[in-house]
Amino acid sequence: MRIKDILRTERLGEHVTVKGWVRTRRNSAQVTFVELNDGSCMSNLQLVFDSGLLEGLNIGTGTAVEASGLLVESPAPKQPVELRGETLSIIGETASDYPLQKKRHSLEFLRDIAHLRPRANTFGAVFRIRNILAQAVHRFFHERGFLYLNAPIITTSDCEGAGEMFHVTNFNLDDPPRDPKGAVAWDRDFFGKPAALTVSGQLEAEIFATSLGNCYTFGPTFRAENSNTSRHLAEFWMIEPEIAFADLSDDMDLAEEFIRALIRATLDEGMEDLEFFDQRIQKGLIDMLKRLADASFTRITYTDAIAELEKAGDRFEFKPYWGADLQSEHERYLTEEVYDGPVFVTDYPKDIKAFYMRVNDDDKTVAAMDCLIPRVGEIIGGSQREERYDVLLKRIQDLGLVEADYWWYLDLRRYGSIPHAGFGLGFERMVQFVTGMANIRDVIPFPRTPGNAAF
RNA sequence: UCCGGUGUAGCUCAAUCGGCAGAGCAUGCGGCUGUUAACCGCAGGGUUGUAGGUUCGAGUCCUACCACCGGAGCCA
Repeated sequence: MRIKDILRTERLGEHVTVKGWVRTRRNSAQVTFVELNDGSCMSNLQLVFDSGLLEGLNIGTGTAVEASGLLVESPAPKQPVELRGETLSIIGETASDYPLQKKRHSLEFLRDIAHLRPRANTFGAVFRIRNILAQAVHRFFHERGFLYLNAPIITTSDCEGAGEMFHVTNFNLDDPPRDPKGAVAWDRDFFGKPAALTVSGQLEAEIFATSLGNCYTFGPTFRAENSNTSRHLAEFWMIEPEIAFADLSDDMDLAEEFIRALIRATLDEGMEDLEFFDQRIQKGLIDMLKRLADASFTRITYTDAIAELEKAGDRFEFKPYWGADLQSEHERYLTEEVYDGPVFVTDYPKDIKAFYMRVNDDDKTVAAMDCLIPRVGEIIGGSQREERYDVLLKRIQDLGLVEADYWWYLDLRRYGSIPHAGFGLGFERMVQFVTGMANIRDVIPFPRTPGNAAF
């Protein structure tokens, strides 16, 4: 049986067999205590043996064992039940240089041993919560009739424009084919043109939203930026819903409901792990999540946000003014101090936003929205898409983009164009938010960052 | 990429003004009547991130580089 099921059902008086890894061992001449963990939950199962029974067995921290015995009420207060052990056999011994101790390790050290860190309490909890969230994402959209779309990972469209891209080629880079002038002959590469890893599935999602209706993507995303922060990865997972016959307000309604659903799933299914995070990682975490599970999020226009920031202008390193993008310090002030919770900032100046965002009637702003949350910052970026052919074409031209590259994107506006909207939610940032983990590298199994792709 | 900080035993950290490199945990051995990061005793364990430099003498001061952390930019 798995330890989670044993503890949940409290089968006192039953004989059970468990398999797992030894977390710690304490022994006296008479009695030996072995704490066993099998990853099914945070709690260990305490095994109690007559010391004579374990004579000669090397069962240090990390050893894989199988044990059986009688489940009894524990006389000590720290655990409700324990296993009065009758047999114990070693499945896999552990060398004496096993790096994980029962003491607390630094997250930086554990990151260097990513093949072992899921065996540490913190990371077991992180990845169980991450799993709950991933399942909840699909459940949320499935219950609402959204179509799950697998957007391509390799792309040849250079109109994504969301950042530096990783190139994909099967050329021998020491000696690539060249044309008569000596330039690399990309037309002879695998896809007949330069290709790269996707930076967003949004444009493909728009194709499906304007044919099959509401849909979403949930897949890996790649950015080759030289970003070195606690909230950026070169490979991360993003959820991008795209909704048909919808405007920006519908988009925010969806985003808000989505985040609340994810928080509720975590509270419903991950409470034992949340208690660990609340106690060890971020005090007050559970209260905050409970508060947000039912709260509606603040919505404020960019213009009003600037006015709010100007009132506190002296405290900022960078003075806020209309037309400038919000600095991190501005975003943190809004979400952490003014509203103390998630905030949607909407209707940004069009000059600082992407070409595909719908131009508002004032012709100065676009129907964009960013959702800011405490500690993490921007967790969602979204917009209503420009569905008017003429307006979109003018935006492409004004920004100096190559019209021909966008032929199929423009086609969607020529054939039965509809208002539609969507957003991207950074999955790891969501995991950070509900666990309180400070560094994004600690909420993805194997982080990829500049200079690091180990394991 | 920019600014700031840190780098000492397997891990977490001390080391005063430039003057004998230490502790706890982990590991090994022994002890201990039910432990809870168990406890008690003993033992082994070091190219002080790397390469130079100053000095009678450098973990400590100087230069360069590397790694990590925090903040910024880019964004999700």
